[in-house]
Order: sequence, then structure tokens, then C-alpha cells
Amino acid sequence: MNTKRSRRPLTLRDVSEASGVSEMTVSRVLRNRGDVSAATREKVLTAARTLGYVPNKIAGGLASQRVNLVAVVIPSLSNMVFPDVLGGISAELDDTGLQPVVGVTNYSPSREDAVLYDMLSWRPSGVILAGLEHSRAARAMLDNAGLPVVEIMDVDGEPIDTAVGISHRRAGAEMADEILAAGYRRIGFIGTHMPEDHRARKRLAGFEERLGEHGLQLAAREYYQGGSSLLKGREMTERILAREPELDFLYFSNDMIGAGGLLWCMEKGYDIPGRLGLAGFNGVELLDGLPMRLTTTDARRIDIGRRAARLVAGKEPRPESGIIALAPTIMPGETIRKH
Amino acid sequence: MNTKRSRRPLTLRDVSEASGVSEMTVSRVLRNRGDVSAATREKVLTAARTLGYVPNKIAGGLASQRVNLVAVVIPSLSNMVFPDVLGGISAELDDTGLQPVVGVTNYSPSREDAVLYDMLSWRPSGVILAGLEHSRAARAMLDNAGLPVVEIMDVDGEPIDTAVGISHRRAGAEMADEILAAGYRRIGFIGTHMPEDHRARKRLAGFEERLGEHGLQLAAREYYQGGSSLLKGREMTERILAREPELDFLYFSNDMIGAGGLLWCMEKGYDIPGRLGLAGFNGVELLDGLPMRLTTTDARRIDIGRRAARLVAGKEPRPESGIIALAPTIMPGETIRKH
DNA sequence: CGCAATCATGTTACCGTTATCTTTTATGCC
DNA sequence: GGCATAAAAGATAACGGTAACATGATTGCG
Repeated sequence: MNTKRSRRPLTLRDVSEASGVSEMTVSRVLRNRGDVSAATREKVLTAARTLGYVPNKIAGGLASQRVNLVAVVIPSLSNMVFPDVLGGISAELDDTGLQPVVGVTNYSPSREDAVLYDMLSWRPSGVILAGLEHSRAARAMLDNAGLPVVEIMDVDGEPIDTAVGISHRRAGAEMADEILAAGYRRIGFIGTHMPEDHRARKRLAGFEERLGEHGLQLAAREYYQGGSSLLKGREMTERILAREPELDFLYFSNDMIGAGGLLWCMEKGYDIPGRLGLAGFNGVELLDGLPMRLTTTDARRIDIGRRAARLVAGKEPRPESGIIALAPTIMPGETIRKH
Repeated sequence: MNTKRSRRPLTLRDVSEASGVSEMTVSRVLRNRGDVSAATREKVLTAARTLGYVPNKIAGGLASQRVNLVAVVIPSLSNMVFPDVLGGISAELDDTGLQPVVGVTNYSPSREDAVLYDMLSWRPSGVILAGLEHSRAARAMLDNAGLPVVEIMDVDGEPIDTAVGISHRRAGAEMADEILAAGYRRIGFIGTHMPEDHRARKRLAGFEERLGEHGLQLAAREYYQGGSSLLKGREMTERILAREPELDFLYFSNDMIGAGGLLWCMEKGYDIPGRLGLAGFNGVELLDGLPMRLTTTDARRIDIGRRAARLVAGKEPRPESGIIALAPTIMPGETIRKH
């Protein structure tokens, strides 16, 4: 099966010699391009197989000026948000010959610049990146690169090329509507202290704005550092309720801390959703198994991934406006009163 | 800042002309290699910046016969286990100039072959892949490639080159010890029905073997299809207890379903850990916020990622045996009786 | 001051493919 | 059977960098 570990790496030439045809013909066979007779095709294929030849995309990419890679730049892996998006992207890219390559920025603009630079140096066929806020340098790079750029997750802003996402302002506002309609009035907010998480910021802005329209404002807010976890949700919930015991609703900036808050409140015997209502954001699978279903907003992650992928793959035309806005949809759950 | 969107992509030649030096000198500046005077360095850098030049790694890689990529091939992203591994890898690769590129196989051997083939066609500097079980074709490819290969997560088997992980047999056996020492005797198991999840299989084998040494065997087992979620954990727990109400312990093949099981049992009012003990596997952060801390085994994911990365980066020599076995460590939690 | 060592830069030849064009061979059709 | 046409294969020249070597400019030092 395996040839003795030859030191010199295999090239087209080796396959060409082994099968007695030109390198060009081998290349054609391996890429299924151009006319090759069934006989030679077979010869070449077996030669390639027995040698264990693996094409060199570095050389191929240089020669063809085309690389089947799509750069995907996102802030974080752990967020339990990203795997869904990537799932959507992969699913849609699967039959296009394009392959996603992921870069992670950790919500740092300078890391984002670096990651982008690095990705672009591979001359991908397209770029999908999270958010609409990018450094001047990043915008310039992307502009210059002259390839499809899809900014995902958010549509509240001016896309470089195309944007696919939900309006986080709207998501926040709609949740506010829901909460107010259910009669809650003393509302607290818990979120990360991350100036770079623009989407969380916009969500809160939309939320507060809507409260304002009803003559209300947040009765308390609590910010935390670092990653989101159930434990953090518990801590923050305890803290905010200790400070403001009269709150009748807690709006969490994501489901993970929302779930932590929910567990804590249930243990403490709070009457939910009667005495205290809760809501999160994202619509993650995790929530399905909680003792009580947390009300949340589905951020349409899979759809966003799919549409973004369709755009870079050219399966779908870029809309005139450059913006594809999906509707964030509230998933009622059981932690908010019926009205 | 940005030059008018020129159609022709920028090359070294453009920078060279703009700064009045040879392409070679530009190349040297951009890579910080070789001697260049401070003056020209500055000239080149500003030229590159104002043009918005991004190096072409395709061309560079071909010329230098060297690519700063490390292929990371894993079965799944959603597992909440691989993000940790990736974290460890990135952390350790950060100062080496190497960059991880992730491929996902969905536990399918044929997908694994395809992903590997694809990755190798980029001629990476090293490969990190999950598990010790690979197709003959995959082993041949890796053998042929002549680069460092680190198989991670598992050490129960024969590595192609080097392996870093824990012994899942041992992890299973040690958990069995713990459970037996606490006096539980009627033990049930809940896990995925995935013939390709070799690590889960080995864990169970080690577990059962140890039970056997004590003259016991599993009193019940329940397998499920598809992904692990809290909800699935609840369902499976309900099912196994309906079928075998006399069980006094449930060993879950991962923490997610373990957590689901725990929540269900608590709701049903089971006395835990008195009447019924529970244990999972992995040691994920999720567990920290549960109403009761689930007993589990820390699979050393971050350490595994780090060591693997150190090996491919050449920061650490390959051990004589080719195997780096980390110790799986039991995290007691509160769902198992004290003994 | 002269000569070797060092620094700074340039020249040339690939790296392993694929695009494009050319040549050779097979095929169809009246 | 001859000639237009298509199919199959090959030859050649990029693609955009970098390695390796060559060269010109400085510097150090007895």
C-alpha cells in the first residue's frame, strides 16, 4: 500500500512518470477538467493512488489564481453561538467546493486586524466576518482585496459589502415590548462589560429606548467581566437582587447567564414568572432541558450562516441594499407571564 | 488612506516600485529577515502600508517550501470539549508563528479521510488529529507526508507518530472504583450509540472491566442517537429508571447528558447522592452552575491541546515511547456519596 | 591606508501547479 | 475516402514570492 517513506515529496511529475503521460494530463485527471480518455484517466488515477499522491494546493492556487477558501472571522468559539453559525456555513458551502477557514479575534479589534491580514494573505475567495464595526485598516484591507465580504450577525449599520443578520436594536425593543405587555415594570439588566461587544450594546440600547417610550427606565444593571457561565449568571443575579430586591424582571444579555439566573431564582424559591420574570438572548439548545423554559430571542444563527455562505458562494445575488435582515423571533418560554 | 480600488491585485513588485528598492528587499522587510537598513525599512513599510499591500502566502509558501499552518482535525465542534482543546492549542501556538486550521469530521471515517486529504494538500507544518483509530488510507497519507503528527485525546493504542491524551480505559476504571468504594452496586450506563466514538467505547470497556473484577456487571444500559443535550439526558434518565427502578447509580458518557439527568432526578425528588448517585465525564464549565455539582472526570482537554501544540511546534521533544499520557482526574462533586 | 569582515542590497533560478496555445489523433459525414 | 471537426494529449510560460549566491558599500583595525 504505502511506498517506503521517500524523503522527496511527491509531485505531479512523479505521477506523470509513473503513468506515462504528461503532467498536464495528470493535472486534468485529478481535477476532472478538460477531455481525457477513460483509459488514461484510469491509468493516472491508479498511479496517483498507489504512490499516495496528494495535490499541492499551494502551487495550484498560485497557478490558477484561485483558492477555494472562505475566511470566517468571529469573536469567540466558546460562545455557543459560533458552532451554529459555522454549521450553517458549512452546510451551504458543502456542495460548492469552498471550504471555511476560521479565525478567532476574542473581541479585540487589533486581533481582528491581525487575523484578517493573515486570512487575506491566503487570498481566499470570500470573507465572512462577524459584526459591522471594524477598524479603518480592516475596512481598507477588505476594500482592497476585491472579494465578496459578508458581515454577519448584525444589520444595524453600514456594511462594507453585504450584511446578513438581525437587528439587535429591534431584538432588544421587541423583548421590551413583550416584557411590558406582560405587565412587568421594575426591570433589571445583566450583561458583560465588553465595550467591543457591539451587538450586546445595541440590543440594550434598543431595549432601553423602548422602555423610555413607555416612560420607564432600567431599575438596575449589573455588568460582569469575562466569559459567560451558569455560575456567573447565578452570582450576578444574586448581586442585582440583593441591591434591588424590588425588581420584577431580569433581562440577561445571553442565555447562559440567563439560565444560571433562572436556576438560582428557582432554588431561592422565587415565584417565576409571577413575582419575577426572566429573559435571555440567543435561543440555544441548552435551554431545552432546563427545569423551566427560559424566554429568549432566537438570533437566527443557522439561517445567518446559511445566507452568508450562499452569498459568498454566489448561490444568491447580493441584494441591492447590501443588507439581508432576518427577523429575530421571540421564543416565549415559561419565564414571562402570559398576557 | 485607501487607494482607489485598483483591479490588478498588488504584488511585491508594486511595493518595490513605490519604494524604489528591489522586490527582495521588500520581502526581507516584510518578513523581518536579513539585514536591512533602518532607512529603507521605513520607506518600504510606509509604501506597503499606503498601498495596502497584503503578502501572498500562496506564493511565499511555494517559494519557501514551508507553510505556517497546523492542521487540526476533530470530530465535532459542538461537543463543548473541542473548543477547550483548541484553546490550548492556540495558546501554545501563539508565539510560534504557526496557525491552527480546523477541520471537522462528524465522527465519520470517510469524512476524516477527505478532510485530511484536503488539509495535507496545503502542506501544513504539522497535523493534530483526534483519536488513534484511522483508516488505512489516512495512516498512509500521514506516513507519506513526512511531518509531525500528534494524535490527541486518547492513548489506548498505537500512535502513528505521537499521542497525547488520557487513557479512557483508565478513566472508566477509576470512576468505577470511586463508585464501588462509595457502596453503589446497581449501576446503569447512558451513552451515545456511536460506533465511531472510540473513546466513549473504551471508557465504558474500562468501566465494565473494573465492575467485573468486583463480580458485578452493569444493571442496565441505554443508548441514544444524535447529539448530547440536557433534554436528551432527561429523556434517557427517565427511560432507564422506568425500566430499572432499582438502580442506585447512573454513569453518563458525558457531562451534558449527565447534567440533564441530574436536573431530572432532582425534580423528581430523588435523594442524591443517597438513594441514587450520578457521574458524568469531561469536566466542563457548565457543571459549575448546576444546582448540585455533578461528579465527573476531568479529561484534561486544555493540557492535551497545549502539549500537542508544543510537540508540533518543536517546543518539546517527542518522547521515546511516542506517548504522553496525562492522568484523568476525578472531580468529586456532590452526586456521589462520601466514603 | 589597506584589507578583511560585515552590512546592505541586487540577481537569478526555481517552487509545483494551471492557463493557454499547439499539435496529434480519432470521429463524423456526404 | 477525404476533409472538416472534435477529442486527447503535450509544450510553454506564467503565478508571486523566497533561497542562495553575488555584488557594492561600510566599517574596523593594525
